[in-house]
Amino acid sequence: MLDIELIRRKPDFVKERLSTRDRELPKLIDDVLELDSRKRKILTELESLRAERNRKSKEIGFYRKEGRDTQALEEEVRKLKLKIEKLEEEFSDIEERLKEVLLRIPNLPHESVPVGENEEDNVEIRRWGEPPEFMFKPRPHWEIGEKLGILDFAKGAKLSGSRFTVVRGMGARLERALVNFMLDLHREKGYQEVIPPHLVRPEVLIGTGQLPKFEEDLYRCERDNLYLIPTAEVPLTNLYRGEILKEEDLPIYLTAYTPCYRREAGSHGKDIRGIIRQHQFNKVELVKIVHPDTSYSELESLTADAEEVLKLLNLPYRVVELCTGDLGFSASKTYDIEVWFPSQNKYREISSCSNCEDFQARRMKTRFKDSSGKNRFVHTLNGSGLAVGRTLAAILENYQREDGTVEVPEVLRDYVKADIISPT
RNA sequence: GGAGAGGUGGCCGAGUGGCCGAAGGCGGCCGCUUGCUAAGCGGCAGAGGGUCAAAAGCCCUCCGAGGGUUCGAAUCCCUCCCUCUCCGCCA
Repeated sequence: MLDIELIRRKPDFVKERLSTRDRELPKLIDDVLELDSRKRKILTELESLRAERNRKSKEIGFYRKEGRDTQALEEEVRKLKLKIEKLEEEFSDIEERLKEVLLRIPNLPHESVPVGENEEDNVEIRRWGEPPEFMFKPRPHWEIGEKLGILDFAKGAKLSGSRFTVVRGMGARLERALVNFMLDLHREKGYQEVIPPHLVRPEVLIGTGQLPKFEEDLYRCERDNLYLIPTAEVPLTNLYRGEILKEEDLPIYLTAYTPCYRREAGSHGKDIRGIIRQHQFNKVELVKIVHPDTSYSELESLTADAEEVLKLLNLPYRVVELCTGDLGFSASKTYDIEVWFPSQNKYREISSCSNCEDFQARRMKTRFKDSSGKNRFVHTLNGSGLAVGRTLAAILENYQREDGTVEVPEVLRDYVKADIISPT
């Protein structure tokens, strides 16, 4: 959520920033300004009426003790009460509408973010590793996986429909090995390992920004009014919702492995084959809750921590800075890490590392008491470290051999207890 | 699922209709004192918001959430949520 104070003080600045995301957004700021000024006008009136009521009610108490008659006063207060109730209704109506608009406005892009409309305007920051040269035509991961008997698309569809896959045998072991490898690595870097709930309340999703705007993308258990998490970012970031932390508690580094559940509404036809885009996929997530002064350097180190996974796996990648038009709802600044896919001859997203500044903190009411005793919102960051299914796919493609077998990356061999994946 | 207990400030905890936004304790901060990190004494401090150029001040809201009763609710009533204990079920 944006700071209403900022919107009031610098509406043009806010509009300018938002317009770099989407030209339609500044209109919403006008709505906010409108509703906010009406809200405050009513509030002022409401408060003076309430003050009057409180004062007179107290007087009644005193007079009664002295045995005086208070009927006339009581009647006055009764009348006041009616007025107050009417105004209160008006007030909460406007407040509700204001909140509704505010919750649907995305975060302001940081000034350093390149302005652009979509993916094409993203800026490559750096590359690491060399795409492997093959003496044969590299196969896509779904072919490799099916041939090896480790990716079973037919069974996935039978059980659950499209975008569900059964991973078997060495594939399952490799995936589990990846999870352990990633968690171990991050734990060594100072992240606390967490196992969060996979089902969360709506407020929690409002906190990180998935609701109210992206309801369509979520799986919901209606009976219990709980949602399946689309990413561990949601429960991890919300761990401190509503709390006032001590300054010395910061920074907090968290990591978790969870499945992620996404309806993928509106992505029909994209990445139909393979395991790049699934309704359920595993991910190791990194979350940081930090002091506002440090959030941008923390973003760099968080991105580096995610990159480290690819370096150790020896998978070629590049880091891309998202332009304003491609930025996610809650993010001020985002680096995407894209891994090389030989069969597609291009880099594909495998991690997204964002600084949300105080956008989520304001929604969650997560604050800390600073050295001067003032309560301030924390900054929150998140990034994949990494998407496990996509990492598996990248390994299959980059480590494939002409005979259809796949070499196991060096660092995983102790985990999987095998050097080569061959058909079972 | 059944029965019971309970949800108050960073934490513990008192408070059953009106100077209660809340005693007391712990913890915190600031002084002072004592030749040491200890102890003692005094003081300060809940959160959010409105008004104001700003500060002060004044005012409003908040005692799990939402309704209700009342001139007046942390206190009474209703609904919901959550936590705990016992029983049942269960990996």
